Amino acid sequence: MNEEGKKLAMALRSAYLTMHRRADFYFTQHGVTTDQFVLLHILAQEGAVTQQRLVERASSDPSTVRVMLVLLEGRCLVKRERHPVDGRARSVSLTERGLKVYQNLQSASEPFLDELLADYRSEEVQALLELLSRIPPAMAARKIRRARCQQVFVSESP
Amino acid sequence: MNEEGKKLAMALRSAYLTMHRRADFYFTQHGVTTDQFVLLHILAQEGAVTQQRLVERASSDPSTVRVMLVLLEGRCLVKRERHPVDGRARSVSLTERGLKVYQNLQSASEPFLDELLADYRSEEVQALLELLSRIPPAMAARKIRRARCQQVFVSESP
DNA sequence: TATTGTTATACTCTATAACTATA
DNA sequence: TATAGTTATAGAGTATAACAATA
Repeated sequence: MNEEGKKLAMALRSAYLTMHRRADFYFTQHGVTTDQFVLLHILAQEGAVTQQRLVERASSDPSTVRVMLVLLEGRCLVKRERHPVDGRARSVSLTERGLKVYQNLQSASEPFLDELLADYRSEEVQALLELLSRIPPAMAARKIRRARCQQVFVSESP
Repeated sequence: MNEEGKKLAMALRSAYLTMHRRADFYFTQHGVTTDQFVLLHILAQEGAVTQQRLVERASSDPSTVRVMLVLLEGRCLVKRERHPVDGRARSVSLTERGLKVYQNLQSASEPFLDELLADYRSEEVQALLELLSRIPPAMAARKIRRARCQQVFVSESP
């Protein structure tokens, strides 16, 4: 039942994981993981942002982002300062060196991006972007449901 | 440069990670992770398969699949026997209990699949499936390249 | 020689919950 | 009270490389 949904989920899984592996193949040769590159990319695009903003943009979660930022900070690619107006928040941005590293990584990402787009015409990319964009809103966590859910584990004792 | 490719990569990332989190939200309430459910699903579809086949179908890699299977075997959901004709291979299949658990998980997956499909018409799902299906072949690892690649790390000492 | 899977090991991402501090 | 981030901790998936057994 609901074969269409399963097919879509599996196709999305296959596309993403294959892409992610391929990206890692390129990026790890240059000393960063794909996920680290994503953070650098967002910071290069947006300048100084809060960690919360990074969580949203990277589709990640707070503790993952924190761990990754601490790691990148240790390599002096990123700095985390107190936010000028909201004392609770951090203002995260690229260091000078972080920017330089990011720019050097552009050339590493090109063969990857070329492969990714190789089999699409421009209109098809647009169509794919539009279709993909509907998933995050549809799946946005509405944890309220949890209250109504029972822990219906299937018994594991025979 | 190559903004289109980056947008596509980020959109695919966002769609997949959001979906995966949402799926975990449902499945972990029932005692399995999404990735474990994927293996159970493939085994339910295909019957007895080699681990290599599971690697392909799950878009994973051999050691990941092995770890996951050992875990599932420990819970008696899966059995791994010697392959009848190829002595190197394992023949992996669901146990009776594994099948029962899988069937019970169907009802757990339904609200998730409904959410996933909610914003698509049927033709749109077909179009999305077709577009997504082009990525794995385009990204299939051609490790041959590695021989020609240099480790051009960006210097990290100032 | 090539292939299937194992093993050891390490890394990364993910997630939860209790916590601090600021708003 | 609510929010931003921290911390400790745990679990899960990913990846590599050296290895054994079999083809």
